[in-house]
Amino acid sequence: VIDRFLMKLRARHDVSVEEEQVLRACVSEVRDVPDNKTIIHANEELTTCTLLLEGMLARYKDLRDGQRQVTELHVPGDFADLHSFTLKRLDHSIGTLTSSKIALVPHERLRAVTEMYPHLTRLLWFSTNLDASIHREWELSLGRRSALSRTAQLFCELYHRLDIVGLTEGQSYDLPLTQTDLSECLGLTAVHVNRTLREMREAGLVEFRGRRVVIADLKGLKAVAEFEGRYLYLERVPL
Amino acid sequence: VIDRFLMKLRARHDVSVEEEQVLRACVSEVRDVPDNKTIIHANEELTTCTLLLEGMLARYKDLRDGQRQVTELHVPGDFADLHSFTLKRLDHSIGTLTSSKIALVPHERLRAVTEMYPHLTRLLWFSTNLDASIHREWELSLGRRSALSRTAQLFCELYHRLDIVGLTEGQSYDLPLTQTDLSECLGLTAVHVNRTLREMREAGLVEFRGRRVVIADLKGLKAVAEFEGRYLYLERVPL
DNA sequence: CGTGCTCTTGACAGTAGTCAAGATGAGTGG
DNA sequence: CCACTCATCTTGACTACTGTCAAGAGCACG
Repeated sequence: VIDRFLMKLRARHDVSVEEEQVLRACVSEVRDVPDNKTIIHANEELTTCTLLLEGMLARYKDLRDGQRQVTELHVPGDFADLHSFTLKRLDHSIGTLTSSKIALVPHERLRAVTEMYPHLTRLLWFSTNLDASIHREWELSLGRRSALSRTAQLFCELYHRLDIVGLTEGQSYDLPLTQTDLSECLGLTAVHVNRTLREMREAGLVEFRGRRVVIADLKGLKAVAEFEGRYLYLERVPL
Repeated sequence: VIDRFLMKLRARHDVSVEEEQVLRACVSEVRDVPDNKTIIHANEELTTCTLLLEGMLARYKDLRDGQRQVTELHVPGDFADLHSFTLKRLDHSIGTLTSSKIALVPHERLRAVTEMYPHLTRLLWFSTNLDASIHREWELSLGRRSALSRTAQLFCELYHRLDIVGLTEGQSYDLPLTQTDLSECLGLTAVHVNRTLREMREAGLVEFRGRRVVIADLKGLKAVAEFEGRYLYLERVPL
């Protein structure tokens, strides 16, 4: 069931057959979750981690007036809250953007991994550090990039992240988000996202319609975003 | 030499005497670094981690036009680039904001820790996950908070982070940053930071002059920031 | 007592937000 | 099969927060 996760792992690291079996044995349960549902509430005590098998999840934080900031999107193969293993409760919530399929991994099994499999532990540690790298890129976007550049950056990031788990077709991919969802990722209003998408379409860069992203000019898109993919650590990292 | 780091560790976790000795033995060298110097360049291969003993460091990313976004500030006791142990090279640079004293910890010694001390490994893993939590709070600030609220948030965060390593006096602390440095943390221009600081001063919330923060109304400051300190994980977390 | 850096302020500009109304489109029930 | 509904998308007009540019003040340091 966790093939996409293993696919991502193998793309970056050397994973032994034994380690793969250990990881498979970590899953205690597979579950379907509907659309638009909060599956992890901020500050609740957690005893399992969540591996996304199908669908899309968002980590988000809310302000009192209802404003929401998504801090990271999760695609199939992602451990959405592996960091809960050490943090025990999260500073943010996690919700589904579409109906999704998730695998649950009890903390106690991860603890056993850390006791017995140091190399595998380092791989998991790497994975949470990669999430942090994505957070930093988003900080750069939110703090310094224009609406146009920021939106382009997100489309580029998702293109690569979906690509390594085999979820792109040519230069297009399904992205089951509304413009409001996008605005919560980008720190913009939905109205402005709409205007920005129009601008990108008219510039011949990318089209986003019917929950699908079609990149017309990847090179141009990356240039607008000043996209520099190294923060995704797509090359091999020996651990 | 790493007392502030141990102080932070003990505040959150149970650390055995043996573990503390192991950590002390991880330090290979202590070094002084001048003001305003990049000590880690983005994308360079790293073989050591950097523990900040005295001074202040910033993690930052630059855009081509010279705009800079600081993604996290580091105070004494912080492992500034523990994540380089698994990432091997960083997606960002790290520089000194003041002259600083740092301790170097070779990756190979950390690797040995992961092979032999699983509990200690989890503590270090926790520490990188805490950095990620700070990144997320900054994403919220950069994406959704106003200039005023964002600035208040930063002063609150630093107040607590400096407090647990004993670097506050009452409700004030040294903050050796220029307004330009602040603007690079806050995703604002230096001019606007100046106006925002004036507004906070006139509102009787906080004063920042001569590289020192004096909080006049902590409760009010937290209210403006909607500061909710749980993301700093200041309570105990058993691992 | 210059020389720079930082801070401060004012006038003006521009990107993104707000408000509002209409269009589009998928799903539902009569 | 055709309204009907509700969410989403789109656009226009106006607002406002933050950025830009520029000039002068304050201050540490040599």
